Amino acid sequence: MNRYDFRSVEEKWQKYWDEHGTFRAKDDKSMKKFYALVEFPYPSGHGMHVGHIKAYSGLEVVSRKRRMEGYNVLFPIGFDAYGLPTENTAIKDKIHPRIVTDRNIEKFTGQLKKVGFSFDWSRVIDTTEEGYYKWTQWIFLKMFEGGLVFRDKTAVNYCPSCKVVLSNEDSQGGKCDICHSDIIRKTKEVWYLRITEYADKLLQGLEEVDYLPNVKLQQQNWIGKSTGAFVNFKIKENGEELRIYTTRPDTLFGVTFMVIAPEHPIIEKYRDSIPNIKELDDYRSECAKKSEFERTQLVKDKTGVKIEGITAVNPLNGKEIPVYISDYVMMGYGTGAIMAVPAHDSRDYDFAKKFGIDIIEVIKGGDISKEAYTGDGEMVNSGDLNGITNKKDAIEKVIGILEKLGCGEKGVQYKMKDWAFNRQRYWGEPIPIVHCPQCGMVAVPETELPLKLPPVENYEPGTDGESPLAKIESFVNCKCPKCGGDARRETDTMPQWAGSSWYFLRYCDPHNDKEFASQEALKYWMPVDWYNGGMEHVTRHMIYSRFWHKFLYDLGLVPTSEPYAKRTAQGLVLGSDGEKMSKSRGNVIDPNEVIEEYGADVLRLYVLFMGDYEKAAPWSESSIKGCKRFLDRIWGLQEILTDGEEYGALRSNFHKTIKKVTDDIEAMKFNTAIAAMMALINDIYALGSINKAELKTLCILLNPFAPHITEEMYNINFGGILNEQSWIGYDEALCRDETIEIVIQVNGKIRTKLNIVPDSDKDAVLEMALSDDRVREVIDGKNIVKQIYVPNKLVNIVAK
RNA sequence: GCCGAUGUGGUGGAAUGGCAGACACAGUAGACUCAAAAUCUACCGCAGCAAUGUGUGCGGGUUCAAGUCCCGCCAUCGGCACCA
Repeated sequence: MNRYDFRSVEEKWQKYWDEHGTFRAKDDKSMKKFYALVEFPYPSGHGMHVGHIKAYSGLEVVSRKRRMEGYNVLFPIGFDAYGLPTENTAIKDKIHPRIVTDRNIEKFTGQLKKVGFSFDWSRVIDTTEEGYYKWTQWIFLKMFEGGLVFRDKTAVNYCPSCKVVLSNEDSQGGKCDICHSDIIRKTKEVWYLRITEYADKLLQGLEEVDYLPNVKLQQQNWIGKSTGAFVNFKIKENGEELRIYTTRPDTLFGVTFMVIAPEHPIIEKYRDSIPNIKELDDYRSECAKKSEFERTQLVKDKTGVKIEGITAVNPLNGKEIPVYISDYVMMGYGTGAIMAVPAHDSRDYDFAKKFGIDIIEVIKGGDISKEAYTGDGEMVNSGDLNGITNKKDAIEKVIGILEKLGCGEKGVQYKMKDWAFNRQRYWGEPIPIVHCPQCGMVAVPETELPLKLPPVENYEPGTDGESPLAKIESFVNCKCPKCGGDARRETDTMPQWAGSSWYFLRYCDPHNDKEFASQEALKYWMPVDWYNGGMEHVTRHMIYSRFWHKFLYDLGLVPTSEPYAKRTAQGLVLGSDGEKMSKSRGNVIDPNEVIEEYGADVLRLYVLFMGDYEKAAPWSESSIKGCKRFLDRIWGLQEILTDGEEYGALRSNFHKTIKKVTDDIEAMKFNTAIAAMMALINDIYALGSINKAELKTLCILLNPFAPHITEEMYNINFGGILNEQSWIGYDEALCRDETIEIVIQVNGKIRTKLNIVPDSDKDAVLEMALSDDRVREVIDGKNIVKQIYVPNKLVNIVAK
């Protein structure tokens, strides 16, 4: 037998699959469907990363198995190609981003095909193609019509390096998601999508989907629902109402001061009646200068200024309380004002200590001379609430009182903010809106979509957060679609996440030029049955796309309320030093080089064998050799091949392995599935032969993991194409051996082992155990207190 | 600070409360070879010649039996972070 030449074999089958469209989803809508989705890559200039290989290999295995199980499988791939890195390359190398994108997509396509992934290449999508972004713009306009798009001038997250405004999701931790620079606050009028309107639906929807617990949790935390109450405090001097949000209305009697955010509008409104307005202004401008980093990292030291000439009145007891401004209260959450209860909130406590404000205990149980007490306890100093010991009861009662007084009510708040939906850059979908001096913001008519990106000389962003499109007069100047008068086009483009917010819908019907996808196709394919991707997308892409999908669902344009029925996530591939792969650390593994040296099958096998799929695992140059040896041994089986249509001596072994591999693939326990096949191979070699029936089974079992070598072996020994075969079944009854070894323990310690027939009678086994020399020796002179028999597992004799 | 996850040989990692270390890497010895690579065979947690003892981050507990369950710590990683 020749040595296995992976180069020619892999090339041969990749060509075959490509030419025959082997993995195209079928048109047959009578078949049961399976829609497997992996996160489409951003085609960067660096080419693919081993992380991509691991990310796609999981559902690749599942998809290949599903096809053999008779499903009509949709396993698509595409390119999320709008984005800053491409644009930056274009600027640096003075090439049009279109050319850069096409070049990168070509590179990625070549690499993906070299791995032998069973994607449906007839459905490739590219978010930057006119036929695609036409519908991205179309959905945006539907949102515009639906009142979910608005412009607002507020403090935004701005990346000074990328020169773009970022959403909250894109500036997590105060860092730019693209270049990791510190972001700054900047007041600017930008576009928003009203995702908060869907906050509750996004939260509710999590109850009906099968996501990894951690994925659900992160989304819940990100949405950040809290329940509490709004309370209106009268301002003594002018009768104005200062409205606050609190989750602890039960502590209302403990309020000793109030705090408003530096940006709170009440200051502007009454600045003339505030004697220390200069001091306030100084503090406010100081806060405005602070970066996000300073504002969040220097949390320990509370700063603030008391507002003179403004006194609030507690609606429950009429007590007069001072009002401060401080940057520990944010304008963007709740009402931008809080009631401060230092006895029962640690931040208020710190502030009160620093400014010498009273601390009044209203809940017993802590020592408020030392720290704030946030636990439960009996209410004191609280008028009608005194004596209540249950927080829930106290909250209910207070809200009742507030409602009766007409100065407060129940309330709900979300941490999630509206989605800042814009980039001041070239390489993105133009926002299809026209600003008309007469009509205001007007949608570009549907017939004019796609609103194409105009050719430009220079992609450099403007210095003051202006899009390069703003410099192109021919693009900017237009007629208002409504009144026909002179108008100006919007010049911001959409953020990176727009195109990926609905791509899973386009895959269902990628060449449709009448609709974003036909209802027929959507009804058949949606929802995505299984979506796998990275944890880093859980609070960005996942939330955004669920939002778009739910919006389309409300319009009756998609058949399911949730896009993804199931979501899993792969762990990172770390460098061999155990650190995250990065160019600066020099620990990056190039998948191309691995394929060159070992072949695609080895690479696929190794990324799945290296550890628990969901956990991070370090790359090991030497461990990968184990996978190489395994495949060489698989190939070598052909040398010890005998005839035979039935399983031989290893029958139960085969049944067990089929069961193990079948179950483990579903549970994404690919590492143990591979280990089981390795163990079986070891047994076969120990036995010295394999017959045809057994080899056929092995080819099928291993095919999803190592498709090239198995396709070749199948073709040589049996003829035909493996992909057209059925997944192999097993017989539960035959998974058992004829005799099994059980453990005999005395007082929990193993003393001997016995071979018994499965499901032997308890008494018979106990008798065997007790008559064993070794056992008798240990229990000699002791009383048997207890005898435990776990069928087919062990006997434990307790003797004293 | 809050939330979550993880902690097992020299290494990556296996173990529905029931033989800890499957499978693999590395290592040791041997076979083949002029030699090397490749391949094959055997060994391979620690202590001990052995019988045996001991061992899953640390300290308790439940149980006939704990890596697994409970309580309290420690460490590492991830997410959120002045969210009222």
